[in-house]
Amino acid sequence: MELQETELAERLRVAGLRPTRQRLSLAAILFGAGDRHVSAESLHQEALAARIHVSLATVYNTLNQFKAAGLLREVAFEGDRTFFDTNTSNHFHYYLEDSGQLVDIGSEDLEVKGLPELPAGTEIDRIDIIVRLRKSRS
Amino acid sequence: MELQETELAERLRVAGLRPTRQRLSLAAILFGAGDRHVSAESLHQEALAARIHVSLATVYNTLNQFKAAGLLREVAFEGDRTFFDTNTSNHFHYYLEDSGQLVDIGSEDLEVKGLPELPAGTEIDRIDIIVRLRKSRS
DNA sequence: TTACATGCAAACTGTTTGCAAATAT
DNA sequence: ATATTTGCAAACAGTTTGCATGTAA
Repeated sequence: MELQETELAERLRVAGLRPTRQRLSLAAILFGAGDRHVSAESLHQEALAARIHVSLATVYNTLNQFKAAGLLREVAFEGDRTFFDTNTSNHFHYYLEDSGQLVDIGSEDLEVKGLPELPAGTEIDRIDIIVRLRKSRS
Repeated sequence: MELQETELAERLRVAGLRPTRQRLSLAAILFGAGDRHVSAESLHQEALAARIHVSLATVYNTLNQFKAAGLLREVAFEGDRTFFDTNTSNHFHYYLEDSGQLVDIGSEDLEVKGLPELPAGTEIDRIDIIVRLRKSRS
């Protein structure tokens, strides 16, 4: 599923974002190969490694713009850095405590049972689930 | 369920923490009245309002020590501030998007169904669930 | 040619830390 | 008396922002 540059550019335009060189490059990294979980720092590193010149500030701005445009999702997570997920559909995560990695749970039919009645006048926006895994003690 | 100062002091001692004036005061606020969700800042404000002199740094240190001692639990949450929960048992949260409030889900029998096999060599440390609620559009 | 995007450095926010003074044991 | 805790200010990490320069339309 290689993405054409024109296709990426179109996606950005639809989102109201000019397809600039840096936005296209970041979009290519993010959307070019399956679901990704990135922090601003990790994406910046990845861009540098690919010899793409982008400033960290632009990475931050871009991630926030992509998020606002619905191209990315921020992952609820305690910790110092913010993670963004290219999978914007409703799904859940493993958090590997040893490595600090965030991984999609590969199951469509995960569900929450036994939710009591919601407070009056409210509805569910979405449900975030993080299953925290540690090395099993043997 | 008023807590005696001696009882609080005992709890701290058991946790290996000297029952100092500021730790006792903060413990009284935290454990004196049901389950609480606080940030360092909010707890500091509350202490000041009660004319208790504690520095913000001490509030941070105290919250981390209480957490390390198992008296508090940190809540996984995307956002700038860290929240601590006086309810250390396994339970889940509503997040009220309008008010920014975090509320315990009042159900013991909430459960997650359909979790696939875990990655090899890992086990569940715990599961965090945040049900994000918004005002229902009428 | 005009509005928008970028890069840099400076600002900001939440949190942690070093150290001298204060306190608990 | 001794080890621990506190408060303050300085340090820190992640993130945002102001502004001059560069770029897309």
